[in-house]
Amino acid sequence: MTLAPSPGLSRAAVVAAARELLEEGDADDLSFRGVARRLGVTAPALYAYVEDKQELLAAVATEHFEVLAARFLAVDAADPLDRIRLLGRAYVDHALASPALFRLMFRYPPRPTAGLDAFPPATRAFEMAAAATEEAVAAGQLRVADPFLANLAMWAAVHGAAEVLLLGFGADEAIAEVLVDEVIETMLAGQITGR
Amino acid sequence: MTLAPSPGLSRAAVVAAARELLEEGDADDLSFRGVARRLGVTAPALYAYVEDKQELLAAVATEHFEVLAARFLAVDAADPLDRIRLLGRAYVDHALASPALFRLMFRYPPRPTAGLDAFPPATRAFEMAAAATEEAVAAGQLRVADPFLANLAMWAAVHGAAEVLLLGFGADEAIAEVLVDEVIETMLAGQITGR
DNA sequence: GACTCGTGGTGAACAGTGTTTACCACGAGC
DNA sequence: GCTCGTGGTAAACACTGTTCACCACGAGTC
Repeated sequence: MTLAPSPGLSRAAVVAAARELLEEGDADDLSFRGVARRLGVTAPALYAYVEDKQELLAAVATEHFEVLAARFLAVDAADPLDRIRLLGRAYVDHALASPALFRLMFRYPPRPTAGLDAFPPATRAFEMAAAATEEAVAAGQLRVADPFLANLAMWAAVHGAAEVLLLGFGADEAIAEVLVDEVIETMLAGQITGR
Repeated sequence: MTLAPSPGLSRAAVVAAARELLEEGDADDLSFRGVARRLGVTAPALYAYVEDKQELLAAVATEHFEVLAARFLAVDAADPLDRIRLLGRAYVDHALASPALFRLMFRYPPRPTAGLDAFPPATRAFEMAAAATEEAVAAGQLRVADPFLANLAMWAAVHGAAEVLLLGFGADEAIAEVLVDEVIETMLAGQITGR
């Protein structure tokens, strides 16, 4: 075996390899051995850096939650309502950018056991959205009884739009553009009225 | 070629066995051989009734779409708006009743390739919701530009609520009751305004 | 330099998977 | 009594995730 400058194999490299494979293919086709092959190494070697396949996938999912948070950070709008709109579109863009990774986020969610606090990487993005909602409420732009619930509902609606697009309706490019806006604007309009 | 009801296997029995296994466990734990075992038969025997594992799961998914349609059929409300509310809750109930089957519906969706028309079992449920929306529009209860788009957005929002609850927030029973109503009422309020 | 030793990997093996192939028991039709 | 097709089985193939025994090799110490 030619001992070329060994890749040095780190946990980050393993997670990155898994992420790359998921970006190119389906989640069902991802194999632990395949990740090892991409790294030019045999499968048992990975167990030094990763507990097992599940934990590896969970790490990829967590990483992708932070990619979402980064996307959210790039959103910049003074008006809270506009920020909500942009955050929603960023969420859907994130989903459409790599469907396999997006689905993975929720197939191996980072410990969804004990409420929102046990959801740390997800919370970062969630709280950015919550902040926009609360700001809009404070500014009198939205009239909602429970800002937390309103934000959760907004997330659910946007998440649903992303899933629907991932289901194949996104093939029609026109719908992809229009559906997320329809969902967001309708939700905002419903909250502006205060019911 | 005749449908001789032999004491042995049938396609329906195979699909039913797979469904039962999915009702009790996770989708990742379902194995083709496991389905055969439950039927007291070896795995190759199933290939007489089912193309492969994917096609079997797709059949289970299709069947579960019809369960949803049946649930929708049971909804009876004179007021279109009330019908929309009940349909939404029925959808979420359907999801929470057996999460593995609900997720399967969209993991192996019945041919999501060519728009809605190629989605026959799904369309049945979808069209029942669309009918309610159109009725509400005709009655002047909702003011929407594009009823189809509005209904799609409504589905997306309710679907998202179901997914969010399945993600673990449903553990808090209170949220399960409240979130779906929040989403539906907000969407309705947004459509009532007509923006 | 020779000797130990832990680090970071290999190869083989185990149990299980989806799927294909070859085979066979058995009941119906002539 | 003979075919013959139907409906199943057993064995095998190529995978999978995971564990175990082993070993090459660089560093540390005498």
